[in-house]
Amino acid sequence: MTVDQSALLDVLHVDMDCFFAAVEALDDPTLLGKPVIVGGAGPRGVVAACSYEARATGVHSAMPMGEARRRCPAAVIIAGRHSRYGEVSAELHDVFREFTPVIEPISLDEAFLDVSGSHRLFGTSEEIGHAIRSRVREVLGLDCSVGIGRTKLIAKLASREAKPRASKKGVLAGPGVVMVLAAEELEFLHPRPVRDLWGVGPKTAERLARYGVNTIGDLAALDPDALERLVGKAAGTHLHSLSWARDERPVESGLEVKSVGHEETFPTDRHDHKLLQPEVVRLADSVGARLRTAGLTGRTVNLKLRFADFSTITRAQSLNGPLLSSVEIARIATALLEAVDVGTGVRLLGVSVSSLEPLATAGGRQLSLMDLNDMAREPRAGAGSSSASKRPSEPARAEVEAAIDAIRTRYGARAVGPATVLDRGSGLRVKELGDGQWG
DNA sequence: TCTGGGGTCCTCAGACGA
DNA sequence: TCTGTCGTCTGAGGACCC
Repeated sequence: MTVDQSALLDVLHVDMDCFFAAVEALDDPTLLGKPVIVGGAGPRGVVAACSYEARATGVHSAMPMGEARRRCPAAVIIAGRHSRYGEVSAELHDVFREFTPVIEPISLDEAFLDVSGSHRLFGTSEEIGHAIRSRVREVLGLDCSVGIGRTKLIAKLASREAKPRASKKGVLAGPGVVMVLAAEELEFLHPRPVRDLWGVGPKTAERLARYGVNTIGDLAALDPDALERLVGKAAGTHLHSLSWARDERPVESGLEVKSVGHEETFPTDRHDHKLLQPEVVRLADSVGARLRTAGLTGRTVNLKLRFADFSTITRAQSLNGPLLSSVEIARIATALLEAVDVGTGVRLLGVSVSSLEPLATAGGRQLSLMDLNDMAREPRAGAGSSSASKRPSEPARAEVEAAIDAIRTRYGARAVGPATVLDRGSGLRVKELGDGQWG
C-alpha cells in the first residue's frame, strides 16, 4: 500500500455482527453459542435477526418464522426488545464519536464514518478500524466488522468480507477489518453479482439477468443509454457510476427524518371498516406521540393497506397547515379508509405523516410543567370543557395530548388512551398507545 | 413457507396556475 | 377570450434498504 492510496481511504463502514441476537446473548449469557432467532413469533412473523449458529442451518433475516422453525427446531426464539437495542446503539455511537464527528447512521447497528480528520490522532484508516473494533468489544462486549474504502459502496462491501461466515461445520471467524485499495477496486467489484450494488433488488436483478447482466462487470460493460432504458434514468446513471467505482456520495451526519409512521400486520385479515377504524386511531395516536416527542409536525397523512392477495395501496391527503394532534391525524386517516373497499380482507394497515417540519416553526409550542398544572386546575375552553362546539380546537387538543404524553412518560404507555381502542378483555386497560375520546 | 416494520427515493399521471 | 405549453404540486405505486 502506498501512502497516497491510504490517504484516500477515509470511509469506514462499521457493521455489528448479528446485532439483535448478540445483544440478547449479552444480557443472557446462557444463549451464547446457541442458535438464537429474533423476530415476530406470531403466525405472520418473520426473522429480524439471527445468530451465526442459526444461520448455519439456513435461517436468514426476512425468512417467515414458520420456515425458520422448520429449518432450525432447536432455535431459541425471542420477540425482540427494540428499546434495549436502541440503548446499545446509542452507546455504540458514543464509541464512534471518540474517533470522528462525521457519522452517518444507516440503522441501529450500522454506520458510515468519515475519518479523514482523524489520522493525526489515531493513525491510518486501517489502524482506526482495528481500534474501533477493540473499543466496541471493550465498552459494549459485542463484535463488529469494519470495511474501509475510498467510497461508501466499497467500504460497505468490504465490511461484508470482514464478517464471520456461518457454515454447516460451524462459525468461521472473519478478518474483522478489510480494506480495499483504490487500485484494487474494479478487481474487487466486477466479479460480484449485480445484487451487491446499492439500488439493485430482486426485481431489477431479474430484469438485468434477462439481458445477460449478472455481475457488476457485466453491468459496467453495458452502454449507459441502454441501461437507462432498462432501469430508468436516475437508477441507470447511478448504477453505471457505481459499477465503475464512482460514488460521490459523502458521509453525511445529521440527515433529517422525512416521515414518521406505524404499520401493523394483523394475525387474521379484517374485512370490515368497523374493525379497522379503531386500529387507525391507535396507529395515528402512536404516530402523533412520536412526532410530539421528536418536536415535529407534518402536513400529509398517508394511509397504507395491504390486502389478502398482498397487493398494496396507499392513500394520502395534504393539508395547508400543520397537523397539531393525533386526533387530526386519525380523523384524516379514517376518512381515507372510508373511501377504500376492504371487502377482500386487509392484512396490514399503516398510518404515517410526511412533509415534516419542526413544531416550533409550524406554530406549536412546548408545554411547561406550569402549563400542565394550569390545565389540571382550570380546563381551558377549547380543551374539553363545556365550550359551545364541544369539540376542542386543534391547538388546545395538542396541549391535551402533550399532557397525555407527560402522563405516559411517568406511568407508562398504557396508563391513558382513547376509549375506542380499549382492550375490552382486560377491563379498562388501554390496548396500546391510543388517542381519540379520552376516558 | 407465505411473505414484518420502519423508512427513502423514483417514476408517472393528473390537476392547476402562470 | 380561448388555447397550448410549461413548471409545480400532489397522489399513487413500486422498488429498495436494513
